[in-house]
Order: sequence, then structure tokens, then C-alpha cells
Amino acid sequence: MPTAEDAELPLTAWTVLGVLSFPGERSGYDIKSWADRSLRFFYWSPALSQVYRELRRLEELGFATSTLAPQDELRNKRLYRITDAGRAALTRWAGRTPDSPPVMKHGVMLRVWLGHLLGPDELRAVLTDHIEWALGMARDAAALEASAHRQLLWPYPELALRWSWRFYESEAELARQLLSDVDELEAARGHSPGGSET
Amino acid sequence: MPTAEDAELPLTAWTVLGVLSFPGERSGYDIKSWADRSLRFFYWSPALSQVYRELRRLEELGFATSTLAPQDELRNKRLYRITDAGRAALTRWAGRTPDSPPVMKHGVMLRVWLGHLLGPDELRAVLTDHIEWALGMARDAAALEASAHRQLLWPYPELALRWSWRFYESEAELARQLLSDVDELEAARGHSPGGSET
DNA sequence: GGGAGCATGTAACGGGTTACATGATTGG
DNA sequence: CCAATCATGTAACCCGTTACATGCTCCC
Repeated sequence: MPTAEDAELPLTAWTVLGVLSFPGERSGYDIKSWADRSLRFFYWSPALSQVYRELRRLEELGFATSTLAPQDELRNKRLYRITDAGRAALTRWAGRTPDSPPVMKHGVMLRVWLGHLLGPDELRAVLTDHIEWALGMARDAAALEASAHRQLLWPYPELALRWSWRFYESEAELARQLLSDVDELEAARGHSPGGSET
Repeated sequence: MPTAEDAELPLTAWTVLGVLSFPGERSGYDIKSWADRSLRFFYWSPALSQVYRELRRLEELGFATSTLAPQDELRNKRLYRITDAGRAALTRWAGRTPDSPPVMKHGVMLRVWLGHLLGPDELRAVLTDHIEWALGMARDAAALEASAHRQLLWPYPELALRWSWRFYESEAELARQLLSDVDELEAARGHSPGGSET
């Protein structure tokens, strides 16, 4: 029997359990859809196979239970729900200040950092693409927040979405500032120092 | 013989090769120190054992060469340097727009999203801790940029550091906004709508 | 008829971590 | 004398992904 009482679990496990903490029963597939729809803005969405694995583990730990819901003769759908022990453990986890900081792997900044290898135009292209992407994410998050708001759904997930669109807008703004830093650098480097306009 | 010509490599491999793209020779230990010092602001710093593994792979691919520098009878130090092929591959990689977006695993936002489990004070504590942390990161990045600037070191890494402190300041600002969103939510929820002060 | 969505699961693999093992040098 | 830093590397393990396997229903 696996150890109960405050196991050390990867963030993904808490994420899956977190989805289950909202009222109702869900299949693994449902959970993955949820994550893809709204969680992905601030948490890397795990692969479906990983979701299934975490669900099995949560059940072993007694943090969730599942029931088999036969829909046809052949098909089975396993529906999970959180247990009291699961909710208690999740609540304790959520109340703890994160032990590890947000994980970042920023491919764009890695490229900027390697700017000495690129021509200024290539670097600018990477940055403008990134701005496009960030603005698209901001729009998606804003649209989702708006629809959540209209439906008066869960208030905290809505706050998280509001944070998300602000985050991606600010990501775009930071990239714009970087772009102008790059321009300045190139200007200072190209012709003798003294030019002040773009 | 491993496949040359534009291998698909994890970001970490390009990161390690990236460190080698700056003039000079370096040991695995050196590379890890570099990453911990400055790269960590925008790229999750890999474990030392992983750095060594990537170095071996880069050498197999012909992207780096190493020489053994005996310092004493017993101790050996392996110094790596980038090859022309490695520089060419890295340059091609850097010029490509990232295929995958920045990876984010934001434990704090996960907790906000689960706000229904927490009392408002616990949630606020998580957020204020996060603000502290972000401001600390901003300070560290700014200090590093200042020292890099004084020494007139590499301009692009300096730009990356400038981006970094702006990023962490903006992370703090976003958390402050969230904090006031939480206050508003609690106010609307606690006593009948109409109260406006804290 | 075919593709998209619903639904679950296994197998193989790779990425990455921690713990372990070893040992020298430098500075408080 | 002890801790920190320099220095390299192995082994065990876990996290997580992709590819594979299967099959239904709904809609175009």
C-alpha cells in the first residue's frame, strides 16, 4: 500500500487532481481537454498518456476514486472523482508557497543571447514572430475569460485567465522593447556613435 | 558514426553549445557555472551531469572537440571548444523561429487557479511571497547587467539580462494586479456589493 | 466514405534529476 | 580543520513524450 499523508508529487499530479477539485466527475480525456483549453496558458499541458498515469497514481494514493461507466457493450469510460483525502492533500499543497520557482525555457531569449551569431534582420524576425505569437495567446486567453465571465463560472480560474492575457501582452511589450534595444545596438555599431533617431 | 547535418537536439544541447560559441575553452564545470550565473533568468539551468552528457554528445556529433588538460598528476580537466561545424549548426538553429513556444510551469498560477480551496489570506500570502521572489530576481539580473556593462562584455547577453530584469519586474507587477483582483473578488463576495475600500 | 472528436491504454524511448563516488585546493 | 569551490563521472530512477493499437459516433 503506497504511502498516504502528503506525498511528494510532481506538479502535474497536483494539476490533474486540481481539475478534479471542481465539482463533477471526469474522464482522463475530459481532463486533458480542460488542460488544453485553459490551463495551458500558465502550465505546460501534459500528454494524454501522462494524464492517465497520474490518475492511476492518484487512485492508488486514495486521492481519487473511479467508476466504470459502460456506454455501449464494448466501450468503457472511467470517471474519476476526488476523495476527501485528496481534497485535503491538495488544499495543503496549494497553501504552501512553491518550493521551486516557475520553470522557464525561453527559446526566443536563448536566441537573443546568441545574437552575435545572427544578422540583425534574422534576430528581428525571431522577435517579431514572437510578438505575433504572444499577441495571439493574449487574444485567446482574453476570449476565454470573456466567455467564462458571461457564464459566471469559477471565479478563480477566471482570475488566472485575466492574469494570462496580461502576461502575454506584457510578453509582447517586453519583446518590443528588446527590438528597440537591438536597433540601438546596431545603430551604435554600424555608423559612428552620434546618430540618435531610429 | 552519428548523423551530422542539422540534428534534432533538445534545447539544452543548443544551450551548452551556445556557451561554447563565446571565445575560449571551457570545462563542463565552467559551463554549468555560466548557466547558473546568467542563463538561469530565462532558461532552466540543467544539472551538471546533464551538461557532461550533452558535451559528450556534441563531441560525437563533431560540434565540439575536447582536449585533456592535466593539472596535476591525478586531476584531469577536459576543455571543450566549438568546431566550425558546430558553429554553423548553432547559427542555423538560432536563425530558426522556435518551433515550440516558451515552456511554462507556473506553480503560483496553479495555486491561484485553485483559489476556491484556499482562504483569501493564504492566497494573498502565496502572491506576496511570489512578488518578493520576482523582485529579488529582478535585482539580481539588474546587478549582473550593470557589472557586464561596466566590463563591456558581450552585448547580446547583456540585452538578455536587460530583458530579464524587466521580465521579473513585470512578473511582480502582474502579481500585484492579481492581488488587487483577489481583494475585489473577496469584497464582492464578503459583504453585499457596495463597499469600495480595503 | 472519411475525418474529427471521444475514449483508453501500452511500449519504447529520451530527457533530466538526485544520489553516489572520488579527490584536490583554497581560505577562514 | 572544515567548508566551499573546482572537477568529473556513473547508476538508478522518474517524468514525460511519441508512436502504436483499437474502436465508436457524429457530421460533412
